[in-house]
Amino acid sequence: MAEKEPKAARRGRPRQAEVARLAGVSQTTVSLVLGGNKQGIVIQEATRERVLLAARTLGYVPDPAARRLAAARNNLLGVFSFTATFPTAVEHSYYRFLVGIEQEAAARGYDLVLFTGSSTGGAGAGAPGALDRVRLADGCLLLGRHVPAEQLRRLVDDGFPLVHLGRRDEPEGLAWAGADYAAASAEVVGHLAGLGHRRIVLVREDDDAPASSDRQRGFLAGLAAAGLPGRDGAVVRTARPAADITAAWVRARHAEGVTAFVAEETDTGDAWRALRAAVAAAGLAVPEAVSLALLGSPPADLSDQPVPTGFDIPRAELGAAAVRLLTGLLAGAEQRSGSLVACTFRPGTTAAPPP
Amino acid sequence: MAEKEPKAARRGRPRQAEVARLAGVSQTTVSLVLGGNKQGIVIQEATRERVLLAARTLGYVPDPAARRLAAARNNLLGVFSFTATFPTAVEHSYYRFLVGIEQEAAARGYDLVLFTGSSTGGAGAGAPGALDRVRLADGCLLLGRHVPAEQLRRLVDDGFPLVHLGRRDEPEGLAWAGADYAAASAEVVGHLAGLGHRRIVLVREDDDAPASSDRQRGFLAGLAAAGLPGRDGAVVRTARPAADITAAWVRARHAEGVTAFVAEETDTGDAWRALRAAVAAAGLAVPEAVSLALLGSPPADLSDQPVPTGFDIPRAELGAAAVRLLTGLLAGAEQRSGSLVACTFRPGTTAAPPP
DNA sequence: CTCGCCAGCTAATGCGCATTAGTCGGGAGG
DNA sequence: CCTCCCGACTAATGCGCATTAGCTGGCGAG
Repeated sequence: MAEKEPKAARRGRPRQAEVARLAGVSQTTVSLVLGGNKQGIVIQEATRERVLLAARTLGYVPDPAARRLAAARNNLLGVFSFTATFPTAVEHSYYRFLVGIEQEAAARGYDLVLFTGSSTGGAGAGAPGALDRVRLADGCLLLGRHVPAEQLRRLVDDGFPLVHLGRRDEPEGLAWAGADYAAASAEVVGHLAGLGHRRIVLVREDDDAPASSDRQRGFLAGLAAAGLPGRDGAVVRTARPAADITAAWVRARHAEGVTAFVAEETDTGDAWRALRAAVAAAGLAVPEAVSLALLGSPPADLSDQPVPTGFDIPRAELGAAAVRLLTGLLAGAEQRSGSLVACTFRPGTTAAPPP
Repeated sequence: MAEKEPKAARRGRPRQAEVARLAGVSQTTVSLVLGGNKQGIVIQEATRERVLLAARTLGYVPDPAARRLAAARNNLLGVFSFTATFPTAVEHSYYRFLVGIEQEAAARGYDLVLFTGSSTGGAGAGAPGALDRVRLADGCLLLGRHVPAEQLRRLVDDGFPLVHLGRRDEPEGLAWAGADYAAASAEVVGHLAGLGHRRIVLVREDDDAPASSDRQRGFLAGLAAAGLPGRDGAVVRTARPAADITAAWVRARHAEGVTAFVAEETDTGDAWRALRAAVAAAGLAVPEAVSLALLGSPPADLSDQPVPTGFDIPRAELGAAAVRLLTGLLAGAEQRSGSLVACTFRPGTTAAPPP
């Protein structure tokens, strides 16, 4: 029955011209009826109905590429990640983001394009020009840290609507939606201070991402707000937590009067891991002898352990916020640099009044 | 309204025409040099160099939309699910499918469009015509059971490339990739028989999906292969497992000589849940007194329980297989009705020789 | 010295759609 | 009765690129 067409993708796909023929009108009219018709051209109701019916009959759907080329909208939001969007590890954080992204996008009538495929021929997301594919969508969400800066700047300069998940300063003018780590960190410190802790130490990894420095800033602000001095050694920075955060180190700090330790959350969770291990090795009971807190969520493999005092990043909400920001940009809103979402305090069981 | 700036996205982006002018050649030549030039047209090396230089100088980047328009394909695979693609429950089975789908799609140079049910203006995936939106992609993967049959048939009839995840007979000509439940179920029965069980009962829910009947078919085939009679009552079908599968029922079966119970896996996992509860309430030890097996994976909330004997569905592999099938169709391959992926036997700890 | 041929290009066309200039028939105004 | 305008469309154009027909100039064969 069906002849073999050369272009498989086009086989049964109706165009506006076919809808037009069926409705007995011109292609222009079809475009006017089905597209926005922002020109305010008047079309008779009966004609309108005929076109609508014909479109429905044929199952017409606009071609996103043609639409974009003609400088219109697609109702398509891109999601570009610099690693696999669906990693094998189920608990990977991207998933939670996507939950929020999808919900918010759906609510606003957008579909999602996952730019995961290497249209560049299997070279992956890192390939030069890989980022340019997103131009097919109306705008794009960016996930992950290791963004090809050059390509990104180019998109930003061209005015392509882009929103990064996570605070990001680097390409000037890039919008972002991030979690308010500073406020959340300060709150955790405030909680510890409220319990009676006077000397608190933050262990952070050797990472200069905004996420890390925001936590440190919040930590120090929290100390100040509680009237505690931000003395030397209040922040410990290490590139190799496992090696540097030892039982001996913990004992020494404890002897100095430190009664609470705080770790930052990172991709690996190494700071928290090392801190827990060291305190345990030092024979100090948690939370009786010392209190611990984690500025973020514990790694998945530690989920069966006692719940750490700290805060949770509302990933889904963050994804939704990013979508709102992006759709705002699409609607022509002013380019606000970023938007912060509050984290929620998690009481946990690793903090108690000092002995 | 006042005139709007000529689309911000286009502002400074050079086109092939500009590269051509700078290089002193025609746009065609630029396309030939920068594009694939699959026509084998010969271009002098010097000209080539000039074009390349000019392109680099201007920072030329091809417009994906134009490229796709001209090529009449979008390099886009749709994923349509009849429920939210990202349910809040992390352990939802779709996620695993997506892992495989994404990987395979990426490897083949396709991006993914998630038809999350928007497009129709928030009406959701159930809205009439919602399915039509997938025509935007080159082809589409279908997830979930409750497919609007009418719309589906139309797409199939139009020759739109579609692959359903899970065996599916209904619209003739619809391709699918499914797990081989029959073989896996037979293998589980064989395992039980091998342990010495002579009377085995299958508890299934009241569902006429192929997934259910395949399991039953495999179960019966397994019995036959082991030389066991498929007597009456070997298969119990219930719409309300919690109410029908009681301790009394289990005791009665046990008294009749039944030493092994098998449950099918469903969305809710109710059959398995009821079976476990009933056996426990009957005071029968597992696997000492009776053996249990599950034709599939346990629900996520039971993941800390003893591992059920049964089989695992290779979801990621299934997703990948579906993508392979779909890309095959796009490449013009013959429409094979379906492809089966083998499940892997899971020994578990709920089956042992009968007392 | 033609003719044919081929290497090396270019002009023209079309993809599917949005948009911008019309076109056309018929009342209102003069 | 003729003009003008207006409502309701349609023809034509272009987006940026790929592709397909040319076109041209030189050179070996006849």
